[in-house]
Amino acid sequence: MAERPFAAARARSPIPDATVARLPLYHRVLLGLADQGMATVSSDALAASAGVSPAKLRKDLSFLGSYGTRGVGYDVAHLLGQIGGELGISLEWPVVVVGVGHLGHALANYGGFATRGFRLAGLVDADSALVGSVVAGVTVQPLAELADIVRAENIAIGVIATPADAAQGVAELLIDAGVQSILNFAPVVLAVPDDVEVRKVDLASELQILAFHEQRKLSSPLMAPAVGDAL
Amino acid sequence: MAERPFAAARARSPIPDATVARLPLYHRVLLGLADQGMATVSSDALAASAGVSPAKLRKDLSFLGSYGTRGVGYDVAHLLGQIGGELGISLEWPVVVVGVGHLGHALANYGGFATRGFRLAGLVDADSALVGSVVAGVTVQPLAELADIVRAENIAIGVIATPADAAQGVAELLIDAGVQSILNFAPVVLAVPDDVEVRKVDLASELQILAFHEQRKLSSPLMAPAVGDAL
DNA sequence: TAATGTGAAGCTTTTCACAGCC
DNA sequence: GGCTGTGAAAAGCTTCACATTA
Repeated sequence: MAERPFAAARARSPIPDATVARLPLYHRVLLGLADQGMATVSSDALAASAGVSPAKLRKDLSFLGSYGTRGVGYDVAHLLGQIGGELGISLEWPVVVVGVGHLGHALANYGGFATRGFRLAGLVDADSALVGSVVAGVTVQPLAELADIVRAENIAIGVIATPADAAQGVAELLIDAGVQSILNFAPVVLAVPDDVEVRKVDLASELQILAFHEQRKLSSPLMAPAVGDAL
Repeated sequence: MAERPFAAARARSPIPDATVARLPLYHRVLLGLADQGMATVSSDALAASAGVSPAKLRKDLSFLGSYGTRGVGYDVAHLLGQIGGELGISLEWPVVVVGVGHLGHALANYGGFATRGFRLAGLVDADSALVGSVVAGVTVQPLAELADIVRAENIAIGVIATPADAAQGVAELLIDAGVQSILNFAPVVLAVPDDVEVRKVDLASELQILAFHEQRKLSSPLMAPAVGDAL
């Protein structure tokens, strides 16, 4: 790897996944600094605001290019533009949310949607009692319409907020309609082709990871008594 | 590493973070297999269900102990018990959710709460119009009560589902009251002491990571034309 | 024979530390 | 003098491949 076959037109070297996962964070923090009127920022200051180490931040940014000025720091507006460009924020990505339960409602009403380059282009639910209602300014449509919506709106990203047992079927509908990126909130492992990217968010898993660490604290020899255990 | 200094009483060697993060997944998949009446399962089959490689699964489980039988596989019930034990599922962790907007509602009504070892022990909001209302069977209490609730219910895990600008203040209230584990849904970096564990879930970041990869596809030489770009 | 458990190899990510530039 | 950009070292994670055991 990293052999750079023939350096085709667009072949900037690939950005590591770990770095990509932090770009939205940097972008958000920079937005805040820009709001405060800060014109330049050092890697130390930016790293502190983002909660990462300065070395990690500099390494991450170095994969995008050399956008800093030695002895000075980074130009906030310019760096915002560069990271925004990588993230495709200049475009407006149409997104469809499938499942309009409590979570679907929350997602549809999520404020950061529009400001971060996304547009709620469709809202779909299998429950006919919900179909036709308007949520966050969008009319809920039946599941049967999903494929048409995806094609009509040129949707590239689908969000699954259904119960677990409906998620795989919805994923297949999305993929058949051409969606290649899925954000899955249902607690199931989706089976998808290799060219489809799935990211998952699982509340229960996050809580259980926290509980694991809490439990370690309880059973460690250094502390335990005071706590007294729930249940 | 793996040097085992003096093997003190409780000193099982530390489980890698990457492994811990997958234990909830394994636990959930095993629950499904147990439901189907499966008594034993091979690493290949379990790995396939969990969407990980068999080698990774075996390595992960080996950190917990040697719970498999060569030539046979793993006893589903026994393995469930072991992983559940690590995750503290036998206990019932009381959790407080701060912020009862759309997302807070969704979290409060989340079904997997009880079945995975958690109990919604408190619901708090700064908006006096919400205080007193009942959500998911729990009465919403004012922010001023937060510390008392944490202490009265012996809460170890706090969930922040407030707007971004309220999150840091809520985190400080939680920490002052003794909470050491926080799940943060607000799009801000929380500043917390070293002994407090924070996990964060950020919808916008997840979407932006997907958008990054979509954008790479668009600009790759192998494909681009057909799509035709939103906006 | 079948499938686990695990050293060792390979890869990715993070950290270090300093040369290079403003 | 100050701060970035980056090779190199260290740490962490995944995969390999096979000895081991039921």
